[in-house]
Amino acid sequence: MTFNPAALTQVADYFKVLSELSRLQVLCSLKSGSKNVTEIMEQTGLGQANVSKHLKILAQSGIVSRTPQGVSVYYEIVEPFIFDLCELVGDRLSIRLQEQSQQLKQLEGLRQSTSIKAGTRKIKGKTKSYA
Amino acid sequence: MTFNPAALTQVADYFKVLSELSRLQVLCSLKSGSKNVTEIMEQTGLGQANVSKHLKILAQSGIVSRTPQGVSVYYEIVEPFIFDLCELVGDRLSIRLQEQSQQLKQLEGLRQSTSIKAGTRKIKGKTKSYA
DNA sequence: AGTTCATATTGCCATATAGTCATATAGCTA
DNA sequence: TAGCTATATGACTATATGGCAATATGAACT
Repeated sequence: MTFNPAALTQVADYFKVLSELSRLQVLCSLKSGSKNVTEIMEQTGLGQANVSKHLKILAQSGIVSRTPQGVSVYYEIVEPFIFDLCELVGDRLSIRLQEQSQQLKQLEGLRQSTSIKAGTRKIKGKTKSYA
Repeated sequence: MTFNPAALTQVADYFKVLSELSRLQVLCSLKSGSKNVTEIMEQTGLGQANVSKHLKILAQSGIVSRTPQGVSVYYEIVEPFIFDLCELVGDRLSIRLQEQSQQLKQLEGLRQSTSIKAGTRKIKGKTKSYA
């Protein structure tokens, strides 16, 4: 795993499957349970051919299963693991936002304190006072 | 997170950054610590322009930091979280392989037992013996 | 200033792929 | 069989992007 190009390629490919908004939408619509193509289309607003293609990719990558049933075809999540991944990433992203706003607050605070002290600033390691 | 298109888009974009072999290679080469572009080139075998581009993407996505130092520029992982993601996916993939070989064995076993016992087989729920 | 080295950027080409339309396939039903 | 519906597939366009070569930028040194 540490550097094996073959393994890395597989990991990259797995991420690639999850790196498209439409496919994530399809997966989310399947989160509540097995659905056929028409239902997925309705829930996601994607075109029919488009949904079929994405489902094919998802099935080939082993994330969903395909079971024809009469004239329609039902798809189902077989690797709920992907939702864990999505959640982890989502959490990380929201943590980022939180940290950013935190830093903004700190900057704001700094700006105030310096403007209050107004007149001392570090230059080249020495504290130089001016005006 | 459940269906918010904006959040989903961000998640997809995050996965997209990780969905390229070259970028994963760059990240892996940074796993052992801060490196400059030349060092990354040497370790990954990627071209210079290529490495620069990938590093730009990684920096913009907030995964690595960029610190010029003299004439060279050092990059460093700021989100080790990505390695957790990669490991999770890698583990999942190897579990798959394991399950597949397991199933192959079972099929193999079935084939053998049927040919060895040669004469009993379940048909429509009943055990029927023949010859 | 001019040279050299490390990195960034630009232009170009080849490839991949999302989306759409049209068509094919396949299972129902009359 | 014919017709209908659901899904899959093929053709096509537009777009994105990885890689490469050439060039630009920028820092250090003489």
